[in-house]
Amino acid sequence: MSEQKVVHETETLRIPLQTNVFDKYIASDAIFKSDREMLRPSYIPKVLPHREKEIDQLAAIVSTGLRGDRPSNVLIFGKTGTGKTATVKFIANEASRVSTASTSIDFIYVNCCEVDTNYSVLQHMANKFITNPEERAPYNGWSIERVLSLFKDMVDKQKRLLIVVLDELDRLVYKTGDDLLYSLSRVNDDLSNSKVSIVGIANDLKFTDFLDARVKSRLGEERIVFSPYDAMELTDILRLRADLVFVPGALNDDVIPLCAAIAAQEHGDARRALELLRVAAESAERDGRRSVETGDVMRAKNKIELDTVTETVKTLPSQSKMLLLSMIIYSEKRRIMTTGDIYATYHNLCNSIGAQPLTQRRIGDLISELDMLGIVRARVRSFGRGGRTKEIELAVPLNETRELLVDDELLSSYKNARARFQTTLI
DNA sequence: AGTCCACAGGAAGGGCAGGCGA
DNA sequence: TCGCCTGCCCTTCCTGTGGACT
Repeated sequence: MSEQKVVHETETLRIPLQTNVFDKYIASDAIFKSDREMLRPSYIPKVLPHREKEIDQLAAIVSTGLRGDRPSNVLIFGKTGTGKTATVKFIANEASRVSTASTSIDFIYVNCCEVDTNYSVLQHMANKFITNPEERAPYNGWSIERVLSLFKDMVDKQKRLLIVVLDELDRLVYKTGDDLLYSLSRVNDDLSNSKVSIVGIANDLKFTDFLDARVKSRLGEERIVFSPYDAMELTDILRLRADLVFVPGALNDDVIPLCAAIAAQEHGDARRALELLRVAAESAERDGRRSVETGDVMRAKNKIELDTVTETVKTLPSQSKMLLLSMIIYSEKRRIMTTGDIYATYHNLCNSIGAQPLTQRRIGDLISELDMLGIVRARVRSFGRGGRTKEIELAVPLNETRELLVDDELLSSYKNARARFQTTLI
């Protein structure tokens, strides 16, 4: 009987001719006509619209190097996605095009978000010139002076002009102080054959307040400020990029203005605008449609926001995850909480799952870190005799974040302890 | 004007990990 | 193996703070 049924089902199943699950995605070229990598921030276009003035300023400074002199050190300021890095990389490309054997400039690019200690920045820079693995500076174990000395030796051997680009420099200064900048600003004193200039890129204009006066004057010989793009400028940037990447007619007329408007509201971030456009187009492509609509942009906006939260929360250290879970638990009682409220809840949570709690001092720092990451909004407030504390509010979707945390291996025991814990909370 | 509260946040230092050279 | 290096996470101790209360 069962055998007959199997035969019957097999006969009624209409097996498609398609031979591979990827076929329909690979075959589809209704939207993208070329490499979608052109919509990523890492792509440096041949033209940078609305940055002509800044390009000209930087070119004038760098051109000194092409005449054999050391260019001035430069500090570049501007918010995320205002084209700072793209402009510097664009200038580096242009400089290499016009370089000759006698007048060439080497650029070393260091992202101080990825390479975020004084030691690792120097190690990264020194190793750029070393091909033999045995001669390279190790990831740690050497004194900073030794790595600096290796860097100077290697640079001097090159007998050329070097421009060190330190991207996200403000983060490095906030984290480790200005010792590295002090050393780098004096590096030319010890070089006889080569010259070094520094280009610092920062989001925060105020970071120079944290610099020693000598470092500040040496480093900030020239300053360039990148203002945020407005919606019209973002529209131009997107149109230019869209012409390269999309099939004509693949974008609804309102798509680019909408992406530009959303990004303009968020401090004129061109990266954000490009990401919105790319994610919206990929969403339409996955649905098998031939055009991108405004609905795709709104879906892309929500997806990017949720993805960002998910990625940030997933990569938090375990104690920060417990702290965040404590905030979520407490916020079921009250939306706005204080450091004291959260610490009491966190302490109970630790006890209920058998974890060792940190001190309140440390938790204060972790709350500040969550604030920096945009997971919570915190502000210091005084309640008079009620004391001075931080008022904290969650800035992430509650339910989604709770699910992420409870699914975490480290907090899985919370599921079992939850009932027990909630009675102690009351 | 002085007191009080509930922290904020700086400074110093301990402990540990990972790596190197002697 | 030992001493030294850096980086990281954390604690302890301390002073500072703003506004309500006395």
